[in-house]
Amino acid sequence: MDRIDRSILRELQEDGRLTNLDLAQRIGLSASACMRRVRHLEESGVIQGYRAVIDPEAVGRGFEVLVSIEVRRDRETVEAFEAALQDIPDVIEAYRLFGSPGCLLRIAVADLAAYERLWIERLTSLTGVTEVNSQIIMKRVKEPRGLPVER
Amino acid sequence: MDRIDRSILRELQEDGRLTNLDLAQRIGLSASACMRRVRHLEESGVIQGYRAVIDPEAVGRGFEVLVSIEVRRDRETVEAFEAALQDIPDVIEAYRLFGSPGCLLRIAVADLAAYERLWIERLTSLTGVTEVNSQIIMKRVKEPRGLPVER
DNA sequence: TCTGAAAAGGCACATCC
DNA sequence: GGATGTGCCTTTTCAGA
Repeated sequence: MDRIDRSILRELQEDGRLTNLDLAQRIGLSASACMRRVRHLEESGVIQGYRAVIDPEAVGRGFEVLVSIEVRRDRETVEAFEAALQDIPDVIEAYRLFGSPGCLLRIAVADLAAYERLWIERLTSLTGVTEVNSQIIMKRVKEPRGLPVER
Repeated sequence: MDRIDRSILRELQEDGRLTNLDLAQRIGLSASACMRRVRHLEESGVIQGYRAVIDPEAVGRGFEVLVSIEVRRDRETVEAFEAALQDIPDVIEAYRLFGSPGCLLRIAVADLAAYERLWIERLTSLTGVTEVNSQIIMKRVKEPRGLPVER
């Protein structure tokens, strides 16, 4: 993991479909050397995959909500709760936190009505949940552009 | 935007480097028809780009913090504050919310020491900020796998 | 205007140095 | 780390539904 590897990561975060040839050119390496490095980064798990980034509005997911959830803090409850989250596709991200709230979700749905349905049907009925606090997102201030990679 | 387009989006979210041929095969379309659709999705902005997903640990960003920030709520302060966020690379995501807190950040740094430095040097000194509340992430419960796309 | 088929150039990948 | 060659893929153009 040297400066060149980090350049590769920076470029592929910007454009995951760069051809190996273009990539090699940008970082000043021969195509074969470049490909060897990329392959190694992929196989070692540093590059976990490639994804298309799609417009939430276009697929009916333009309404986002942050949900703070308090769960009873014993191992079984927490594990069951976190497993249940995996089965709710509208939950885009989920974090377990120190302190309070114990958990934060980012949810993406079509509109307020869809969120109301989700809230009443699936969120409040999760076992062990003692508190649910929903905050509607007014604006995404900073788009996820991947992680900054030092030079 | 029909069922086939949504299939394309689903596949490209899973694997953004799928070759056009593979993609066409998976969704049951000829290569040229498939490519035309992909191109159209790209040009219309439905597909905003492609990114490599990289392991935060591997680039020294394994320590994540959620930061609730309260800012004075007048237009100038909010705009200056949000502009300032763009210049802090450690801020990975930022949302402006209804209610309280007015803003939530997700921050990725190397470790607690790095976060302390960021907190004292850059966060608390932002103009208009009246409250900063940091919550360390214990665990990422649900990995961002992109948006769910209906069939 | 949608799709499918064929041709040409470019690229990935493996194997060499 | 760099160079070369083969085979496959992307991409364009053209014909049909």
